[in-house]
Amino acid sequence: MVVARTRLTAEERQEQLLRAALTAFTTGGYAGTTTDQVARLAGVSQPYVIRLFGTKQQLFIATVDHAGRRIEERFRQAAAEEPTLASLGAAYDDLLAERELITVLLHGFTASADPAIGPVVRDCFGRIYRTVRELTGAGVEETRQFIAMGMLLTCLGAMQVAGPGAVPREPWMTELLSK
Amino acid sequence: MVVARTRLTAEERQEQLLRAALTAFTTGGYAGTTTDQVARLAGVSQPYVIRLFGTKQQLFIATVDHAGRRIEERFRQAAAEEPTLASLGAAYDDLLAERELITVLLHGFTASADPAIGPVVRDCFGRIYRTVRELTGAGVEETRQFIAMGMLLTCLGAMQVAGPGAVPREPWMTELLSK
DNA sequence: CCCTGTTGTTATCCACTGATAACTTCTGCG
DNA sequence: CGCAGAAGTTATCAGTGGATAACAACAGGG
Repeated sequence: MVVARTRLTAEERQEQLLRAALTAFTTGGYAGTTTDQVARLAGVSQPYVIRLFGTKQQLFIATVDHAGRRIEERFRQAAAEEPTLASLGAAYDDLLAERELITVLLHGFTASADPAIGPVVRDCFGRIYRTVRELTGAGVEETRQFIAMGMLLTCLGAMQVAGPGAVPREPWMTELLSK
Repeated sequence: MVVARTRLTAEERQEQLLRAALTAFTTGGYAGTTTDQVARLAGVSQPYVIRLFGTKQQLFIATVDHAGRRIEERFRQAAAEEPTLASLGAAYDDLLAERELITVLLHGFTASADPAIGPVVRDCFGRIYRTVRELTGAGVEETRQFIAMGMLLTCLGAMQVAGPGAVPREPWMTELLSK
């Protein structure tokens, strides 16, 4: 994380904080991450984070929304090269390797019981689903299986079965990841 | 939750607390749930929960493990009637409707970054995968798709798109859940 | 140059939470 | 009975974490 000791506009600082929040929330989830961790990652004071986003909840919501949009964007880029599910699948593999965007979205799922967070998360997910269908022209059943496999890989990533920092593979892990 | 004001053996109380913990952790996840919430649900004092389980972490681990075993058990019951993926799928639908076992496992996924929790969660998941294969005799690819669909439904349940207490359905939700 | 608005900090608060210790109450058994 | 051990409580603490308020420092235009 860049610790540039420059003055930034509020907007620039918010963008930087969103990146820091992405990293922080990826590891600890909503409840398990402190606003101070985010602040330190960005090199600002904790109260300033609160001032710029109002509450920790709003910061999390902004982070999830941001992650959703960036995932969508990556799908669009992939579709620009080749508008197939296979192409989007490769893009998703990249996202999984980078971890943060995907993992934060997963943390959004588990925080959806919060009535302020749920709607935003559902919105993100719905947009992603629709984007996949529109970009590839795939049918409902095909798309559902695509998304389902994505959710499996997401969960495996979260439990460190796949992706960077993964645990040594046991037989069942190898089977599930064989292709 | 039963608030029987009886004295129980430590073992009985632990079982009761596991049930309470299942409910509590389902809603709030690991970091977002307090040991006091669990204690109140079971009608005992918070320090007693700690005494019986050592730490909140160990309580969560026991809860996840318990959930994993009960899920496995339900699959065995389903297979006893009919050892097919369709049969296990129906059992999974029931589990999703009941919410708790499945949701707690999902919260386990997102808490897997904790080095004490990760191994337990992976173990649960691995056992469930192997159980599905052994019970149904399904191939790797078939089983993977089965589990993948399970993860999708699990995530949809967490974000209240499916299951009890679900939000009004938007078009994309209907599509994803159509069969 | 100065002064106004914006960026950012420090100091501080209060509620909460997990954990410990010490004490109490119940129960079953000799 | 009476007492030993198990079940369970109350009191308490130390650390934390989100949020507020008041202050400081910097930039840019008149």
